[in-house]
Formats: sequence, C-alpha cells, structure tokens
Amino acid sequence: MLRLSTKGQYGVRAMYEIARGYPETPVTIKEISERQDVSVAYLEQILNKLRKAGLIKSIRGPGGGYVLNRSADKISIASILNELEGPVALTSCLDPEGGCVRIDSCVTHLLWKALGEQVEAFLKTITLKNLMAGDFYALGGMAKKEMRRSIRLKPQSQP
Amino acid sequence: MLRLSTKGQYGVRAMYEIARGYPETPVTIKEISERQDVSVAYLEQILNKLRKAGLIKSIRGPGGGYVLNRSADKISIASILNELEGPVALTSCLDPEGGCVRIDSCVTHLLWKALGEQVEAFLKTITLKNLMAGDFYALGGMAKKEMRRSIRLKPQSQP
DNA sequence: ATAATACTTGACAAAAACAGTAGGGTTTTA
DNA sequence: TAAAACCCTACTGTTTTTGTCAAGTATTAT
Repeated sequence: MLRLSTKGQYGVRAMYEIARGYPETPVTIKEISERQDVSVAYLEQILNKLRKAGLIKSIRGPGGGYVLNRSADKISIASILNELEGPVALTSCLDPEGGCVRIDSCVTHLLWKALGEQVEAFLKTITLKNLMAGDFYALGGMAKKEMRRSIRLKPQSQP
Repeated sequence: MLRLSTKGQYGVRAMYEIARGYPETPVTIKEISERQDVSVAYLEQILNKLRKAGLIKSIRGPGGGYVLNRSADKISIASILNELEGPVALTSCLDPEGGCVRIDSCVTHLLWKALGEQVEAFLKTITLKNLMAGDFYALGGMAKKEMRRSIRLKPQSQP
C-alpha cells in the first residue's frame, strides 16, 4: 500500500544528482539519465515541473544544465514530492477544497488526516543536504536513536 | 500523493461497523452497505479477505453476519490495511523479497524505508477501539498534546 | 554566422492498477 | 424447505501511471 510513483522517486534522485554539482557545475539531463538510469524524455517532464516550481533553474546552450535554485539544506524532500505528486491526500475527501460529504464517518476522516500530517511532517524535516550526507532522522517521528537503528545509519561524529 | 485505495478505506469503515456490534450482535453485509454507502458486492470481496486473514468471522444463515474474531483493542488499523492493500512498500525495490538492483542509489532507498516504517508504526499503534472512542494518538509520532491539537480531538475525560 | 549543445513543450499510447458489477453458488436456521 | 445470509470467480470499464515521440527554442563556442 501507499506506493510512491516513479515520478516522485526519479525526481528525488534527479535532485540528488543536481545537488552534487551545486554550486559550481550545471548537471545535464543526459548525465542524470545515465547515472540514474532514467530516459532523457521522461526526465525532461520531471525537471520541467521542478523548474517551474522554482526548485531548480536551467542554463541553456553548450555547457548548460540544471542547478539548484537555493542551497541543498533549504530544499526538503516534501517540497520535491509535492510538486511531482501533489499534496499528501490519502483519501479523496482530504483533497484540497474537497468538502467531505459524509461527516458522520468523520472518525476515519480524522485518522487519515492525522496520518497524512505525520508523513508530511517527516518529509519536511529531511532536506537534500541530509540526503546527501546520509544523515537524516525524523524530527517529528521516532527518537533519533531508534531511527538510526531502524535505518542502519552510519553514526554521526562523536564529540 | 500516497493515496489509499477505496478497498482500504471501506475496509476500515466496515470493521468499524462490525466492531460496534461486538460481541453480541453479528452485523450483516447489508447493514454495513447501508450505513457506509458501499455496494454489497464490493463489501463481499473486502470482508472475504478480512475473514481469511482471521480478523473477523462469519455466521451464516438467518440472523447471521460478521463478528470480530478478537476484541477491538487487539485489532490495529495496520492489520486491516495490510490485508487489503499489502504491506507498506513505497517503492518496488522495497517489496518483500524484492532485491534492490541499484545499490548505489541506496541513499533514497533508506529514506523510503524509513518513511514506510514510520507509517507502519503509526498505524500499528491505533486500534479499532481507539478509532471507536475517537481517542487515538501517535505513539511513535508526535507528542500526544500536539497530536490532539492537530486533529482537533474531543478532549478525553478529565479526572 | 552557424553548428552543436541543451533545454522546452505538447500530444499521444501502452500497460497496469483500481473500482466495481454480475451471476452463480453454498450453508444455516426458522 | 424457503428465506436469509454468506461465498466465490470472472469480467469489464475507467483512471492513473509510465513512459515515448516529434518538433520546437535558446545559447554559446568557433
């Protein structure tokens, strides 16, 4: 259940590649395509959305490519996925402006809403920079320690 | 993003109806259908899965219907959704026995895994009983207080 | 200038997943 | 023994997903 679309997945991976070139080197679609094994044409669609959303900017012509529009620690995973897949809305009655018809079943309504908020909060705490450092943990979620165990993280530098 | 299928949603709502009759009164498909506005035929599919999974049992013949197989505080939302939608697997490479091919992209791999675990943990802490009482909160997630604010819960009984 | 590089855009199509219907059972009890 | 109620499989229409294709436009090195 709850599968993420390939657009969302590829989008994050593409942003990761672009972030690696930041701020010196523009990264071309072709490079992303080769490194992440996604077709150029498909990436074009994805990067177009991310560009319109202001997350990246493009430089045309020879030597061009894509560059982050702001630093990697200012770009959350949530902001990437929101552009590519829309907001987290586990049920149609949680769609933006979607007036829930059956208020009597509000019990489950609140449940899905709470879960959605939990997911969103999690994704907001994780930035591209965290992703690159392999150093991400849930702020609103599990305890740091538990998280680190659960995802088998390399330990952070000790004082 | 991350939409829940109607099967999952209806399943939880159906379980909620069945729980309301527990332990005295078997609840018929027809009753669930009317109260939750879902077709009988569709509910049959859903309840069939839940029965095979051992979450409910059925009583045939006149006066029959469905009954919880164990008490409402022993049935988590996670267990219901797992039967109807399969395990939380945000990406195909997190499918059970799905060997992830591209280990180099393991950075995102761990991210999706962590998110999935977060969701699963959340859903495991909430039981049908919690749902019926309108009294659910995230164990692994937000602080109780914050949660209550965020989902605009009716306050619990005061001592 | 102009060729090469690289991004831009919109239309379209195959495939998978989803949502639900149809129609024929079987079992139990009043 | 008939009615109530569950049981099971197949099928189908729709939507979403996952891309491809083709024809651009903009920029820069030479």
